[in-house]
Amino acid sequence: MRIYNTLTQQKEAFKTLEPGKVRMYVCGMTVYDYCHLGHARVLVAFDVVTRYLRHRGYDVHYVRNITDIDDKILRRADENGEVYTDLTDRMIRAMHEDEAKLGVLSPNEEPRATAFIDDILAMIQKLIAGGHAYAADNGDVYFAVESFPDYGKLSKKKLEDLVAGARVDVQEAKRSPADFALWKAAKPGEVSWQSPWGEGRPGWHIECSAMSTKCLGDTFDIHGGGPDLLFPHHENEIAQSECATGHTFVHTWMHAGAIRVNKEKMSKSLGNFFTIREILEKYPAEVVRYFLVSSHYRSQVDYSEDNLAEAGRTLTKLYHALRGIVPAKEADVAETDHDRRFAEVMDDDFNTAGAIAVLHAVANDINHHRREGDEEAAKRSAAVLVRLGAVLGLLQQDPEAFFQADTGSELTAQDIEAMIQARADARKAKDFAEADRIRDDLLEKGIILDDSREGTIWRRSQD
RNA sequence: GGCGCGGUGGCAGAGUGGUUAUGCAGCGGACUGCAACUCCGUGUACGCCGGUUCGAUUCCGACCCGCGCCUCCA
Repeated sequence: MRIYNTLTQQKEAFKTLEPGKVRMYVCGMTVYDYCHLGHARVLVAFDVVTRYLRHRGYDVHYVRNITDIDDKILRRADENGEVYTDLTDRMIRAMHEDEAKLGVLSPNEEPRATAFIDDILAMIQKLIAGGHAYAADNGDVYFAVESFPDYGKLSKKKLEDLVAGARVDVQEAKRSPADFALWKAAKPGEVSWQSPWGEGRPGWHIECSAMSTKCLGDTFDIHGGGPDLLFPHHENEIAQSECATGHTFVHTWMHAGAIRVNKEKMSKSLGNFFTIREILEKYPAEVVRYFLVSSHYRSQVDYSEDNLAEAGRTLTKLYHALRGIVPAKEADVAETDHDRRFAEVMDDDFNTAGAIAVLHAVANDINHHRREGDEEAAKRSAAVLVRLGAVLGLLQQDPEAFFQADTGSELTAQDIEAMIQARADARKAKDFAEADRIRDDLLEKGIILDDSREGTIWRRSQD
């Protein structure tokens, strides 16, 4: 299979360091607020990567960190008047809830920065000993960017340009404007840890270097993250890690695309920032996931009401194919052309859009078989649809649960069943005016009826 | 200014040197008491200008437009 590597800017044949094993690290959240759609994109993108690699037979060890000490966390905790650990505990819980709803599998390890202070200190000391970092007079420790000739290899930036164009206010303690903090001296009253350079706390970049190499070794296969982490975060991680260990840090760098909202960049200043929980109040979680997966993970994606509504209609169609069918037992269904086609497109840098086209082809097969009355064939195709859906984290619900999930409407399932019965009676009496009145009444309340030979079934509108 | 990405049919969104993406929406038909679901059929594409080629949406160059990063940010 081939994966686009940000480092080389091209798709490369994927080769693991150790046969059959993939070691992957993804930069996770800084837990000072609820996760937003951009986080969801990264979460889902690498969830699909993990699921597909496992589907492909790889033993994937997935590590995603939590940054639980940081300026923003301390500031927010201060604003709230709470202990910072209360804030981070709460946000981590919320994050896990959001993830679960979106069908994101838990990573194998979820290291928290505050649990790795010793490793961080050890790495900083190594860097100082190697001449790659220095303790400044103010108690901070900085990485000396000029000590790493490869600096800029990921983001394709030249050090001269960075230094010349540095917008950062001149930090007198730094030897060069491009240098960045590995350790920050504590301000009075701030939470801090002991270090050889006095009380302080780790800089953001070093946390990821320390946690990733501790969990996965000096060199590992895949490192992923959001598009805006490419520089400086990931660039700095490479510098720190390679200077500290003397080895290549990562083979394949993967970056997800950005989220936009109604053609504008999603940002707090524009007021178009959506948290996952806000969105889940309006749309079923699986619809949000479908929306995210329906375009390539590297492309920029535009969040809008229209796009989500369309995702809902399309997912509805796929679930319709599965409705009223008990899929054949997975083990009884051999690999099909659809499975092969699915693997072919996913092998090409996780082309989920192409994979979804395969899902539609399978759904089409199911519908055909049902029309022709071939229940067994339909059941086998349904099994294929469910197993391929699983690789994308889709179509794993009972169709009825998907169609009838209570979205907080005024009608309960019982109310609806009663009205359907009343309509059935009216139809039997050929009172179609009354039957249609009931159906229209339900439609107004977001309930759609489907008549079939076996009777009438209902679903809640996805729009 | 530096680095990078992209412009595909009404919309969303893959892909390809010559042959169907796929989905949503639309239109016609079958099914239905009428619908819904489903099936069949159907239209509209590859920013602009050059070049390479027997042939380019697909490769090369210029141009126009949009976007991201360069500062904490997924």
